[in-house]
Amino acid sequence: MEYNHQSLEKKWQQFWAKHGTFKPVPSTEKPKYYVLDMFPYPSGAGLHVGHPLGYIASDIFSRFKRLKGFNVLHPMGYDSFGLPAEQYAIQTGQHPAVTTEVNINRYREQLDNIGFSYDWSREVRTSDASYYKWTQWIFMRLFDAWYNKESDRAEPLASLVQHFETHGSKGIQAASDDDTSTFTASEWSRFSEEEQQKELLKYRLAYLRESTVNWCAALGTVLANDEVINGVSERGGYPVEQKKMMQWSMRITAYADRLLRGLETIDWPEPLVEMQRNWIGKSVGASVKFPVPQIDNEIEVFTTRVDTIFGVSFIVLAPEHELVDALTTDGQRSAIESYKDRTSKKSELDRMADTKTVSGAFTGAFAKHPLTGEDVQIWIADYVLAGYGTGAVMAVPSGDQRDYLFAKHFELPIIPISDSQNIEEAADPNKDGRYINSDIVNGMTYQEAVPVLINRLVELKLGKAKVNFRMRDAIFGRQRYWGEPVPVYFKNGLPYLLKEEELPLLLPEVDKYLPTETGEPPLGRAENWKYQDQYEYELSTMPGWAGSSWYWFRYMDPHNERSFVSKEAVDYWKAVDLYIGGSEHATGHLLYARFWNKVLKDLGFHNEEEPFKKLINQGMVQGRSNFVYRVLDEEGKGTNSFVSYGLKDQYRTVPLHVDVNIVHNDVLDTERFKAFRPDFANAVFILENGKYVCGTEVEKMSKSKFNVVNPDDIISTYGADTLRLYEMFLGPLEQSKPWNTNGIEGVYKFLRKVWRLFHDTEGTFAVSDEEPTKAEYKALHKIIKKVEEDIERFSFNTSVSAFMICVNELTDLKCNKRAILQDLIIVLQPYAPHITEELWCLLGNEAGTLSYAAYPRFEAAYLVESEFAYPVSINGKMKFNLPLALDLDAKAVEEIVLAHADVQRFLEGKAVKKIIFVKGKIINVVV
RNA sequence: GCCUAGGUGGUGGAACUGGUAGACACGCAGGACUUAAAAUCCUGUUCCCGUUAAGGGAGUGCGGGUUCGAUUCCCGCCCUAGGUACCA
Repeated sequence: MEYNHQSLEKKWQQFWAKHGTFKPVPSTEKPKYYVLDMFPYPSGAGLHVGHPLGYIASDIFSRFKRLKGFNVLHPMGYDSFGLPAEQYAIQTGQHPAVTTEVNINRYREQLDNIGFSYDWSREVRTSDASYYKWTQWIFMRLFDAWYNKESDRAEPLASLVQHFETHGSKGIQAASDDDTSTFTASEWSRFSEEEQQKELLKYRLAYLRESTVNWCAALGTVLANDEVINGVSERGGYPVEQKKMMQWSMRITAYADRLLRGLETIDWPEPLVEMQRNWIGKSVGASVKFPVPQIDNEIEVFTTRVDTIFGVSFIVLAPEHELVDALTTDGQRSAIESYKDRTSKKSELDRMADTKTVSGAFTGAFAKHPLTGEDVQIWIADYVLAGYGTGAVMAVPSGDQRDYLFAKHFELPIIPISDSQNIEEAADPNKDGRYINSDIVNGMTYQEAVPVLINRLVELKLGKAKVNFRMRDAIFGRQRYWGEPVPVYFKNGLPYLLKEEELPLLLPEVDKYLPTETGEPPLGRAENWKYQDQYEYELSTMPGWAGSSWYWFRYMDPHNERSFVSKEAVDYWKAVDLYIGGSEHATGHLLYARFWNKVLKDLGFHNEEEPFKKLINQGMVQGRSNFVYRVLDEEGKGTNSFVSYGLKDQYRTVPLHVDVNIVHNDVLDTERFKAFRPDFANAVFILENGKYVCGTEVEKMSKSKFNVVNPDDIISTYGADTLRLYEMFLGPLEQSKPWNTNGIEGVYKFLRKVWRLFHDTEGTFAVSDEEPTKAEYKALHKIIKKVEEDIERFSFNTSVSAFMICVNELTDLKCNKRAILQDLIIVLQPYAPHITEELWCLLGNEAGTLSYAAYPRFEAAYLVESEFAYPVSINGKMKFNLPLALDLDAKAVEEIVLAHADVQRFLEGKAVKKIIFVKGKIINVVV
């Protein structure tokens, strides 16, 4: 029988599904291993060949771990709330739930074709009420929690209330809004219910307050910082403006330091760790106050270089700074107003793009230098950002390039503060020299000066050491329909939680998925949608990242109706051991998920500080477009003629995208091309060597470029096993690369060779029970060792090559020994599960047992290396490969090498000066 | 600008801690089997010199360095991709 992937693969996929082959067993004996893929958003376009790359890798890893005796959890689900389904609903009126359901079914079909070992009984969908019930429940825990800086963890709000009742606001160390009030215990007890709630809201981890948000008018919603790229929306590229709105936020800043520290304990790719570090943006420095007697106030600045404080020659405020109006003198009022006016007209994009032009305006006011008492001018300029630090900086032109340019432009003093500075051409921020012009720190080094200055500022109550973070609290509301409703209602303008037993708060039906006429979110259209028929619900929904910030817990215990995950399940599965997905989630999902994980840990629901122990980013798979070249006539109009790539320079041509599915190894199928578009029916081809060769280009995979390759098509031609092997063979997992179907034949050929090892020339199944030869064992042991090493370091592409070598060797040896072949297919199973399962059964084993068969150990492992060639060089010139046994000691090796005829001849009787050993091997003989 | 990753044949890529660079695969060229095709198999394939061969030389982005020996380590530079950006 020939290798028939079509019937064989369907058969096993159905068998696995029917028998639940990949359900982890409830076991305490086996060690657990949790392998997770980033679950997909089920888009209408279906999967293309790039999507399964990471899934295949994680599947290989899962199957490998099962073979090694682990109890493996390997689930899959859908992140099914999101914008595209809603946009589609706006256009067509079709309910997003319907679109989503259709898309999920399509995804499932495509995933099933690839033969993944998912335990589908654990599937989750974030848009299912049974799932988002718990997303809402977790939101309630966040609403009902505050961050205690003293214990360095989140605590239920009750402990804060208790503190207020007994001590008032005194001694509380909490992460909170900056406008919290101070009160005594008795004052607290006299507060009205409303006043108490208002105060508590300033401490909650999920809170409501007026904040500046990224408003995208085109999408009709606010966006998180990570959803805004270069001033436009990540999705659609629409303009984004700053706007003040009442918004739900998550106090992620409370966790800034723990999120940062945690990065050191996890095994993630360096670029990703770096991205999170930059996003959190910790800078250590000092806050310094500059008194402004004129308005009886002070300007607080943040600096990372307090050592340069004697170089301060002016202060710059952001144009939006709250003190600007009060400071401005009458003489400067018009200059300031016109400058503010100009900056506010500049879009966010312009302001970012234009970093060259120096601009600013003098307020007319002066502040007192905290240490010298001298007057310093106060300016405003748009290079100072309102959103970072205090929105004000102390300008040190000798040490900071922006301040330097500003000083030059407006002819402000530049004071050198170090004996090693060179400030002729530019600012010099070096910390190497000793200070000059610096009063109490003159002659000191950087290390010495900093503590002296901080102490002095503290004495004067004009400053202190401070750590600043770039990260802002995460906006949590979207003015959208297709998301989780926030389980909150409003009484007297204040938010109150629903009762737990009232969950889930179901997404109500609406007539249209657009904002209301009064500009409220779509949920405002829901009729009779009121809490207890009288209180308004929250009308915005949760953002896309809500459902994905805890989903790995749900897989552990997906059908639990009493809790989001049971204690037993989370105690057993703990955290995700291996997480595979794209790096585009670096500052979104992966940060929020870590945040929620920490909150849930603090509140006692589990014990893991980090959710994802090891993370691998699979590279992006780009498209590889093919082009045909249409010949143009004298008037520049397209003709019926198409010229092959190699000859196109002899004609005037225009390149046209051609469907990559009718191109094979860059050679066009001209008959199918004629059917590709009606106007090509009469196409004439100018060929080279009898073929039409297409041009190529690497682009994003998209329908409009006709370069989308559907895995289903590959599978129907070559089979799922070929697809799996080929995706791995394409190159290193973490590297981005264009998809190129050229070369898949090689992998397909390999599988047919595997099949033929088990069959005689007539195609009849035939294996022998004879004892294998040494050479046969050697081939087997080599591949076992290689695959084991490769999988552990995620080098799947080299394993595929090694398999090819192994099978070629066994073919050359005409090996059909059961002892060899059975172990071979166990090793191959993670990569090509269908063909191996079939052969496993042909060998007389029970169906379905291959998944849990023991990974073969090689008791005769020495065979791998028993013949070893020593690369011996003389005077650095590599000359000899001497076959030697491995178990000889260095002295014996030396004797054999020197006695070898070739070596003797090369030495020509000269004396040996030195023999260089590396790890017990002779590497070089110096004469 | 800064941070991170990377640069190897016609192509994808290999070389795991410094030890015969180019494994494996595609493509290409030639051949066997076949009426023919498909399938399968064999041979060659980094570049240059050498008509063939034997043989020689160069070679892992560029220029230096360390070493008996460098794709691998160090210094400087160039280029590509991703991230980030008046962050004080």
